[in-house]
Amino acid sequence: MSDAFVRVALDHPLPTLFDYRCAAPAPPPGTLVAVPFGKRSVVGLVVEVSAHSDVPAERVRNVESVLSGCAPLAADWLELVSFAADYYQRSLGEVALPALPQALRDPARWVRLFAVEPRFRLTSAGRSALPDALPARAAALRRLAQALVDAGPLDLSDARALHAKASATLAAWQAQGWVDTDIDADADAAAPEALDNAGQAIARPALTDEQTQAVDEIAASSGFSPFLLHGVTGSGKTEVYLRALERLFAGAPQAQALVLVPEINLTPQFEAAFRARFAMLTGSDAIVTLHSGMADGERARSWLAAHTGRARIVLGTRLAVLASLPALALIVVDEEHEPAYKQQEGLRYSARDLAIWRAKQRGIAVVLGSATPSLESWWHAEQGRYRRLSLSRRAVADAVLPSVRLIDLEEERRRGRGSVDGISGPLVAALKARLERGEQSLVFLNRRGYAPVLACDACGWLAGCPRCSAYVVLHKSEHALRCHHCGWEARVPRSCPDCGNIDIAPLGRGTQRVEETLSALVPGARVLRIDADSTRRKGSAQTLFSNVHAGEVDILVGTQMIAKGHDFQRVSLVGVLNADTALFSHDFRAGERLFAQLMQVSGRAGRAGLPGEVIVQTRYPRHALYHALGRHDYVGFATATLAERRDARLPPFVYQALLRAEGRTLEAALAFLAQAAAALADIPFAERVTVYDAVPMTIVKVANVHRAQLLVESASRASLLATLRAWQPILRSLKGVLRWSVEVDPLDI
DNA sequence: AGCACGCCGACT
DNA sequence: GTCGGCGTGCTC
Repeated sequence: MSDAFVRVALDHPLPTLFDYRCAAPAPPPGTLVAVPFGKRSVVGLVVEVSAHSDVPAERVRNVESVLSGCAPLAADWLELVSFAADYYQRSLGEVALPALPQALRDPARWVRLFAVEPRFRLTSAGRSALPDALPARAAALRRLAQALVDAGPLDLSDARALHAKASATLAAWQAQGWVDTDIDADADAAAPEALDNAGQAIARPALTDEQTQAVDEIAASSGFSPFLLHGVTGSGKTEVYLRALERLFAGAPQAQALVLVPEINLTPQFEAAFRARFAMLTGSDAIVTLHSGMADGERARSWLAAHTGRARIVLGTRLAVLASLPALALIVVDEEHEPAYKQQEGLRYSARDLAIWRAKQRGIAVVLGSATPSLESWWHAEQGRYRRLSLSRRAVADAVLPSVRLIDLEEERRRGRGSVDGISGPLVAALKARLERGEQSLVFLNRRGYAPVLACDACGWLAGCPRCSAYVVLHKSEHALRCHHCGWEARVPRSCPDCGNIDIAPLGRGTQRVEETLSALVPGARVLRIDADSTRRKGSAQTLFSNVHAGEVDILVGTQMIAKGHDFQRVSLVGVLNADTALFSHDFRAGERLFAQLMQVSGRAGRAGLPGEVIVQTRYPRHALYHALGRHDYVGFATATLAERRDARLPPFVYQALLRAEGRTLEAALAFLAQAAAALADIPFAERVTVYDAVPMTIVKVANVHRAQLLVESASRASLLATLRAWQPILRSLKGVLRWSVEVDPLDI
């Protein structure tokens, strides 16, 4: 038996593969192996196999074990992670290994993951033919598997032997008709029908002409076909996804579909809708979900179902875009404009962009759905690179778009009708009218806590975080000041720590304060608050939302969390407080985000035949953004905003990347970035790249670390990428900061 | 990223 | 005189 070598990717920042020795024949590329690395043992991914190694023989160590319980990851998956690694400037292993469920990265769990769990039922023939000892034999097999796991260190040849023995035994029994192993199908037949938010069974609705056309076009497409499904809230985008999948499965019985949703909260209702519609898909793993809230074992099960092809529909959040899907034939990205598709730590990938890349790689259709598409996607559609499908009408009969009313806060003040705690008279009157009619209202405010800061009237002291350059938010009910950046907490002081004045007061408003104010201003109303604080406990969000659906709430106060996905049947009024801050933000995308949020929150009003009204409180009632909102005019907003972006040379007309540095001092971070910028002069591709000055980040200090960033951009994506590739080794050679990172296509600048 | 080695301040 | 701070370097 001769030796062979495998070149292995490890979850490690060095952009190199590591050579290990193994017995020939070597496990093929795509296989997971456990290898020694320094003092530890880690799981890596075989990328290449070779008969020799350039590493000195004495330094090459041996592969410890090989995962043989499932097929190796396919070549197209390796190509996907290689692309992502190159594009987002990370090592292959840093992309590939975190993309796997944690259970697969722990060799101690391999045996259990793939151990035979005999799932069978004794037939009546079996009951008479087999001796009573039979159940004991099944139990003995399980005990054997368990003993193997507990015994450690693992001997995988034994696990395979166990697997083979159990499979053979079961097959023999099945051949005799003694056992029935096909028990998954029965489980499916008993799948409960899907219920909507109000607990009513979901019917298969008739399609509008526009929906029919959209489904037909998607079904008729061949090869790489990106679609932008532009549909107002309530226009039935989900029904288009469902029908597109139906048509796919009708023509390709083994095909897999990937459906991405922006948030974990939205997976249960999508899952219910897909399970109801696709009850005919057999096997308990035919429809699986993948998101970060799942337990390790559950996620591994879903992942493996996708990897083996048993899962026909994979429904998940952004991480699902990196799932192994050997028969992938259609991708849906719902609410494609959502910032949640962008991972904001570690590998900062855009799941939407990777979804499009995967569709192109496999030559399949990808449907991007949104009422307010990202300007990037809209621009692609304008250029004819994406096929646009429009749903301009609400699918529910007699549901019309709500009217939008702007309350001019300046004028309210001039007329002496000052608002109470930021809530204007007209809004209060509208809330009272809804209460009298037994209808529900929704009040939207993008700031949680009681008040954004605590202030001293006498000396001007403002409560700040000792570890961050930010104010701490007052959480009144917990008697706490909390930093929303680092989590620091303190009890509310009785007096000003600077001057001793006891007259310290909250400044500004958060959801808690609005909840309190509304309870006072609208007597008799049952007010409920839903935000990250009130839903911290697992499952509490579902409970609170069900209270709203059950009609136990008159006024719902919340952050954007209340704007997504929920069809509130009795809501006829949406109030928006304090949206103006985004209008003059330094972030050029703030307006786009605000518009999308307001359109989305507006869509909550009047969904079931009730005339809906949206009231926006603003000091700038003549701002173009609000006018476009009033006309429900996404196209006008997008056209105008794209023209501004073009003039200002901003995305999507340029491509950007950020170099971020974190140092013990701001000076250290800035000095690092200055050196990095200077090094660009020696990179030939950098001629077509613009480098901006290094600047401190808006919140300079977070948890005692000082942060600064450097923006680089280019009209040529290829030049930018080539520059980043050449920059990487130079950056690694620079010293003086705690951490640095490159982000490609940043959303927040 | 971990986890070592290695060289300077506040404690027994 | 040590324990421990984080600067630097290595991992097939």
